[in-house]
Amino acid sequence: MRRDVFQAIADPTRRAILTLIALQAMTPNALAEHFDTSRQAVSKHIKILAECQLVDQQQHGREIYYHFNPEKMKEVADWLAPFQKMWEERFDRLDNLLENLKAQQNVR
Amino acid sequence: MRRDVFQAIADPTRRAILTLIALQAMTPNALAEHFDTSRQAVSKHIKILAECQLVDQQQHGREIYYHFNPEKMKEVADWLAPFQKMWEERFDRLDNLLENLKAQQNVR
DNA sequence: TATAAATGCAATTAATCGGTTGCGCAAGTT
DNA sequence: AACTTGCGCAACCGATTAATTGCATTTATA
Repeated sequence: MRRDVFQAIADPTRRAILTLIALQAMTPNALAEHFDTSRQAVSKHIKILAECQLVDQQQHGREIYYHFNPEKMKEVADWLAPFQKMWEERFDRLDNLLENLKAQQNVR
Repeated sequence: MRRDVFQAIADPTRRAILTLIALQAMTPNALAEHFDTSRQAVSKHIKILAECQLVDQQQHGREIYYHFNPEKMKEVADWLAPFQKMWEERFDRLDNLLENLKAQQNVR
């Protein structure tokens, strides 16, 4: 099963799970309490997140704590970087435009 | 149809389309030449990208040029930011660890 | 040792996805 | 005027998705 970080974060529930466990490692049961779905549904999401290494697990007795693993998220950031440059440039251009408009305010 | 930027960039073809038109605005036909699929398939992807405002269109006669719109991509960057902070911290910690190890190299 | 709790796995299902094919329409071309 | 080109739209189809339900397994507790 080819799992891909982009596909993993496409689902809003999975994004919420990541946000939760980024703050604190949690068990599937504890996670499920934050959602309107069943524990099994949450576990399936966790499985997908684990498959693309966005989460790690750590067993404590019969409980399994899932941790967020930021490493793989870099892939998204790396893909995003060139685009980010584009909107920053666009922002700069808008900035310059506004500066110019201000300067010419009394001209026309 | 509820479209969401995260879902839009989940598909590899759509990510490739964005990369292409970020460099230069293109028509659906021109885009389709870069892929192994039909023009209609590409058009469907474009439609999805347009629905979440990742692309703008500009008609020239019977041709439609699709432009990349970086604005909406910020949503992804914004969501990513806190996580990015985490892996940077982790990197810093690793960095400190390495520093400490170096310093203690002769101790144990 | 019997029972309860925490979890994973498998089967099922409705919905969505990505793709193809066929069609219609508007804009150029002959 | 007839034809070609570029495009969007609708219908259809197989694959995938997200969710539920039921069951098995391991670990803790009474």
